[in-house]
Amino acid sequence: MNVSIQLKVKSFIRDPNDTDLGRKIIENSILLIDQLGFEAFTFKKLASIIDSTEASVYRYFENKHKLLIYLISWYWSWLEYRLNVEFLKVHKPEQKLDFFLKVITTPGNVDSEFKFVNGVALHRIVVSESPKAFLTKDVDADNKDGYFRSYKVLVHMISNVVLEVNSAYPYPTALVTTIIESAYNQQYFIDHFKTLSETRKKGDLEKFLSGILYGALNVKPS
Amino acid sequence: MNVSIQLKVKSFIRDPNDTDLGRKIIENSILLIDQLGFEAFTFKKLASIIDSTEASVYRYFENKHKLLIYLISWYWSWLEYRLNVEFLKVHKPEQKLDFFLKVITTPGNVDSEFKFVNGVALHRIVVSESPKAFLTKDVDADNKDGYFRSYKVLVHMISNVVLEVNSAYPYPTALVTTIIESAYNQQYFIDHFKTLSETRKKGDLEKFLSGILYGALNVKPS
DNA sequence: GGTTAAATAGTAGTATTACTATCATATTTT
DNA sequence: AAAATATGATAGTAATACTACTATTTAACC
Repeated sequence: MNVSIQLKVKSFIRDPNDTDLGRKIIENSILLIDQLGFEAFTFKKLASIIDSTEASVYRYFENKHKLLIYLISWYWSWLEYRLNVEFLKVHKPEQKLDFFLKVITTPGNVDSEFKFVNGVALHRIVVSESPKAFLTKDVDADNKDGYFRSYKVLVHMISNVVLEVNSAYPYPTALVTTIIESAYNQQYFIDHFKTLSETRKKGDLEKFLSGILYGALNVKPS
Repeated sequence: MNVSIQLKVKSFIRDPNDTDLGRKIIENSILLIDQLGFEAFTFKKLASIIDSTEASVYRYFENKHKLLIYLISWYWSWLEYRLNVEFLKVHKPEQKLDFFLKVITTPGNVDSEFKFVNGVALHRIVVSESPKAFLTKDVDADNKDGYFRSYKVLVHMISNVVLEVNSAYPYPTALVTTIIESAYNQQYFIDHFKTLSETRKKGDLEKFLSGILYGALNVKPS
């Protein structure tokens, strides 16, 4: 398989896909952000790992926030890609939604090694860091520049499936964003606040989210 | 009224409630974080506003993250206080949950001026910054130190009300955290991502969350 | 095949941030 | 009046988040 995820919106200065250094930046920034957390992550530390320099990294990304936006966007596009592949195989909207729930609650798959991207580490970054991509004072400017398009495309895609299940439901995108944000948030709570989530056992989180989704839509789960 | 919110867990070095400078730090840090966002907020900027020095602020809080934890904790304790007052007046659990939904979706109340705390600004901080209080590499150490107790107390209090409505529901705290996080997240989306939430009109967000809550519990809303 | 232009890598420097340490002074407590 | 405490003033440091400039490699053209 040699499909590549091409992001339509450029939060980069120079496309990291095009060069060796660019790919090393992506590959190792995922590992390093996962290790250190976004706050302690710096371009200098990254550069020393990939035997390059701070200035070289800056030629690809204006700052580490733009890099985070790139990584998170890549994740949502990758998710959308996997859903699209699956959606060709199944037809009932309920089956599609179940697969969607499965994908967002699973830390990583066998097929998650996508070229130079460590999907498991990237999933953890989404769990721990993704709200930081939009919880900034630059959010409106970033939004205007289209930096959250991957997420929006994904949300609208699932919203349409939600409407196939219940076309009268008035809040489809609010429901989908709630499900997505809750999925990742609960994964964080399971790891760090034992008393704040009962979805500890395998499959529980999926069941919990399924109950919310079909409960809100007022239909029985498939 | 002269009730004061006393936080049981000290994320401070010296209690800001005790002194004039301490209260000025709280009052103005709320206004300044609201204005600048947490990233651009610094103790130096704060000190210059309150005609003090960086070193003096550092005598109250070890760093700005501990200050954020203090402010957010104060907010949850304030919320818990208001809910407790109301819960004495009503008796049906559904009424309690409805009041809970109302409080978390309302940006500020008439009674929200609580001494030197601007409740409206603090509400905005919770919307925009609260996940940053726990999405750090220090989360486990901070949790061990009890820094998230106010939030946990609130969640467990509401979870118990949820169980009054449906004692067989298996995920009460997961449901309550999902409702809370979604409430604040949707408020952010309404302001910044118009296409990602349909809950634009007054009361819509409450209705949306009510649908999720009672839908998951599989009972009709009151 | 050699000259020139463009792309990329590497070096060095700056302003700001996030602190820490020290000392002086004002205020409060005993 | 002495002692303890709170605040202020000043200075200094290591790290961060960049920017500007120089060196080298690669590509493009005649």
